[in-house]
Amino acid sequence: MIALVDCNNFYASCERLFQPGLQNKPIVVLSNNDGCVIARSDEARALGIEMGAPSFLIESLLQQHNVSVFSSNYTLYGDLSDRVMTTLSQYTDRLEVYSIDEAFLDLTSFRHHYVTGYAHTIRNMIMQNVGIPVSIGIAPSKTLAKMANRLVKKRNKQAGVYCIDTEEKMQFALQNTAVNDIWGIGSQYTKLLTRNGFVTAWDVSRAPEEWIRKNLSVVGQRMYNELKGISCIPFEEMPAKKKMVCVARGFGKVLSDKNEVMEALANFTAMVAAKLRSEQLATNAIQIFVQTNAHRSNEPQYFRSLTIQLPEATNSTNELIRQARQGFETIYRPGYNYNKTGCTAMELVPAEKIQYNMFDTENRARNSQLMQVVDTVNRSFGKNALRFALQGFGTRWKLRQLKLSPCYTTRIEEVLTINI
DNA sequence: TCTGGGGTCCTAGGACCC
DNA sequence: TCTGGGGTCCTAGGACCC
Repeated sequence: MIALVDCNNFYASCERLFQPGLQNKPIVVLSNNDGCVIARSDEARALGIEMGAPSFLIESLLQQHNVSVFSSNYTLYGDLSDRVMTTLSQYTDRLEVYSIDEAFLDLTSFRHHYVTGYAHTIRNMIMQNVGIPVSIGIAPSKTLAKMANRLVKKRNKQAGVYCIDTEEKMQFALQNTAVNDIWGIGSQYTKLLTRNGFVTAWDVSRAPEEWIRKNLSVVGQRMYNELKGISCIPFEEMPAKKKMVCVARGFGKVLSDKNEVMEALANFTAMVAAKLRSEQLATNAIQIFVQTNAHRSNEPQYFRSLTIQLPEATNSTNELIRQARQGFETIYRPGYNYNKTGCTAMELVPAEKIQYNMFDTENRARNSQLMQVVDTVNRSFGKNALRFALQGFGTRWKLRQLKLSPCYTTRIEEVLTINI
C-alpha cells in the first residue's frame, strides 16, 4: 500500500502557526507580486474565494469579511516543509518527497489492518512536532492514494485518514471522483473526456484501454491502470537530478526602459547562477526571454526567447550575465511595455565534471574563486550585498510583497518574541 | 502507374503537476 | 495600478545519415 500525506491548506496553515489568533479565521496567501490567491483556509474557501482569484478583483470581499492577507513567504514554508518531512522519515524507510506539502510513503511491508492506525499515529506526530494539520490517503497505487486523500479532505476532514483497501471502497472512490479531479487529468483532457461522455473516474476505468492509449498517450494509459489498482508510477526515493533551473518573474510594474529590463534579467540570471552553485551544478546552455503583459490586450504584444549555447559549462555569475546581455541585445525591441523576463539554465552537468574546452579564453580558476567570495559575502550580509554592475541598484522590477510575514524560523532577527 | 526506407537526433509545442 | 513561478514528460515533424 502507498500513503499520500498532504498538508491541509499548507501555506495558510504555516502563517496561522505563528499567529494563533487566526485559528478558525479566514486567511489567504497571495502569489508573487501579490497577484492572485494561491492558498486559503477553510473559512476563506467558505466565503467563496476561489483558488487563483486575482487579488485586485476580490479586494472588497477580503475587506468586508476581514480576511487576513499574506504575501507568500517561501523561506518560511520551505523550512516548515523540511520539518514535516523529517518527522515522516521516522515512520518509513521509503519516503518520496513529492512537493513542498506532499509526500508518498511506501507501506508495502505493513499488514493491511494496521495501516490506518499507523497513519493516525503519523498524523498526530506531525501535529505535535510541527503543528501543521495533514490528511492521509492510502491505496494500492499513487493515483488512488491521491484520490483517497482528496476524498478524506472533502468528505470527512476530521477523520484525517482514508484507506482504499477493498473492491467496494475502490468503486466508491472512483464513482465519487469527477474526471477533472483525477490526478493526471488537466483542463484539456477533461474537455476531451467530457466530450466523449465520461463523467466520473469510474467511467474512465471502464473504458477500452486502446482508446485511452490513443487519445491520452502513454501517460494516460498509466493513469488508467493506476485507477484499477495496478501501481504503474514508480516510487522515487532519491530526489531526481535537476534538468533545468529557471528564474522568471513578472515585474512589480510594466517597464519600457531598456536598461531597467536588462537589469531585471541580470538579477534573475544571477539568481540562476547562485542556484546552480548551491547545487554543485553548471550549465551548457541558457535560454532567456522577454515579454509584454498578455493581460493588456489593447497594447501591442511581444514575446521572444533565445537559446544560447555556451562555449563551456559554467556557473559563474559574471559569465552568465555577460551571455544573457548579448542575447538580450538581439531579442529586445524598443517601444513595448515589458512586464516579465527570465533565464533558464539547461543541459546541466555536475560542476566538478566540466568538460574543458581547449580554446577557451575564460579564466576559470579565478572566476570560481570570485564566486566563492560572492557566495560567502552574500550568505552573511544578505542576498544582494555583493553584485555585478549590470545588476544595478534599481528596484522597479522587484516583486510587490506588501503583506510579507517574518521568517520566524530561519532568520534570527525575525524569531517570534513573546511578551509575558 | 510506380521516384527508398529505416533509424536517430533535435526542437517546438502541448499536456500535466504543485 | 493590479492576473504566479518552477518544473517534468511525451509526441510530432524535420533534418540528417547510410
